Amino acid sequence: MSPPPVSHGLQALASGPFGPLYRQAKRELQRVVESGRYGPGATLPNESVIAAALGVSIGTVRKAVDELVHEHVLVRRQGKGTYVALHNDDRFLFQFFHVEPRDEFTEAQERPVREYPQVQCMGFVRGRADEAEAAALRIKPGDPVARIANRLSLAGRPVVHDRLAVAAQTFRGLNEKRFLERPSTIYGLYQSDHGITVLRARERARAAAASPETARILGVPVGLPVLEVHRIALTFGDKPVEYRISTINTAMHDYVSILSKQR
Amino acid sequence: MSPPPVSHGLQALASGPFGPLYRQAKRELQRVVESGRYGPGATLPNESVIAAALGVSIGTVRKAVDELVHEHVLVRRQGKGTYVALHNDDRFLFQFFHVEPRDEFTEAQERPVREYPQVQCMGFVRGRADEAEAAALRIKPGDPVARIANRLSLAGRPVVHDRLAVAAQTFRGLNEKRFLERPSTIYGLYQSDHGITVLRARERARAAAASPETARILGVPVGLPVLEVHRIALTFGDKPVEYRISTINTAMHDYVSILSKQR
DNA sequence: TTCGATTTGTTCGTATGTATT
DNA sequence: TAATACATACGAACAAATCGA
Repeated sequence: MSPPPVSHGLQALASGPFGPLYRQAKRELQRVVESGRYGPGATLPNESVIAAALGVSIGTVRKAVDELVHEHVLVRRQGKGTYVALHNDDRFLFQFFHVEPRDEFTEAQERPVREYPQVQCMGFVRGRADEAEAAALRIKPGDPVARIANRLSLAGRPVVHDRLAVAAQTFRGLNEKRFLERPSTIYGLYQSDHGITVLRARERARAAAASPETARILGVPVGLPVLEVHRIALTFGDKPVEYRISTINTAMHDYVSILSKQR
Repeated sequence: MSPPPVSHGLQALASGPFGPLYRQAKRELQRVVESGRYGPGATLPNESVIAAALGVSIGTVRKAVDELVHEHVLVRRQGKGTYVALHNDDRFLFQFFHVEPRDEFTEAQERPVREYPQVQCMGFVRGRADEAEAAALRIKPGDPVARIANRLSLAGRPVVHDRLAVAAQTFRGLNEKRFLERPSTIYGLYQSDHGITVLRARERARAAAASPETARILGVPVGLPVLEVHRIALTFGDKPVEYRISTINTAMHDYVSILSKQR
């Protein structure tokens, strides 16, 4: 009898001093996911199959999968299976959108009032990376980039002016039409059309005076204090994939964050 | 033979439909920690003892402890034991302090440049809670509070103007002398002197124009765009224990946050 | 509707490795 | 070196969710 073909793409773990088995298993799982062998939403082999393929016990596989679930790379559903996480469902809609309306009593509230913004594209152009974009995206100055400007509205009022830049090489085939016709969020588009999963982001916020352009787009006076958030979105291996500057009119809204802990 | 005295304070888990055993175990551990039976830094009984006391297997205890470790309630050290987390060591210094210097290239940097601020007390007064403080701290308007103002400096330059309010009833014995002579951070003082562990915080940031008072304290022009962060610090059970408004001069510094995931 | 097959979730027990004192 | 405590790994059994026959 010949061994069954390896349809799962998993490789048995090598022996040696590479740390705990469950971390090796985690790396191997991450490797096959990053390889695209299992795209977003795909079902992984069940745990026994993975365990057999890697040559470890099922408990070791579970521990590896546990960590990847916490990192939002995988999703488990009891009775169904383990999936590569899709980042276009409700659970992730607000992972990177933190603007909420403010009123007298919102501060003391436990639960945020979540409303997803209406996004209006204000420009889609191609260009060459400037110094800041190159540093943020870890590409060379002058490399081709796509720049997209958006206006985000909550309850019909413009609140955020977004300007983002991505490396054209990473987002081959991205064009204004596809961008405008995306069925879900921008990060959902990155995943479904370009196989790029945004896992986390670094953000730096500061106060600024509204520029003439931002003032026009948000309908506020030039010089009004606004919140400027610089974001670098990261995928596997903390590779930067998007550089975004969001200018927020905080007259009636806040930038909300929760520090530490979770679950 | 009579059973040994319960010196650990743990109670056996009741049977019934109270969810998974490891969550019951987690709640029981959390209960004894909150009760003060084990203060900050105290060593918990070893895992076998806990398992026997709760009437579950050691693996179940480990799973419960795992979650409490992730939530920064407990700390494990291989070969030594399991401890109630101390929130005054380096690891927690920056859990709630997110202001960093900015330069041309900081955005693309992986690692933050962490400098702990020099804190200068600008006022310590007692008073009665106003509406906002009462709502934030979940006390009644008019209840006694302590209000403390601080100026935080980085590299010798004033950067943050902090105003915080706490319920006097929760922080009995807090006075200006003890506050000024605290050996570590403010949250370290809350823990060591008042048994209150700040586990997490909700923050809302917005842009504002510098008030005359803030302008004076930070040495900036009145009306300069500054970042205003409203924080409610929470302890066990998401109970609010401190309400703080931080006004940040973001001319040379940013408010930094990392979204989603890690470990 | 019921049943059975599949898959993950929980719990137990045991053995061994590694760090600390 | 020995004792202690947490860390890792394995395997087994049953529970709970899901889905289709």
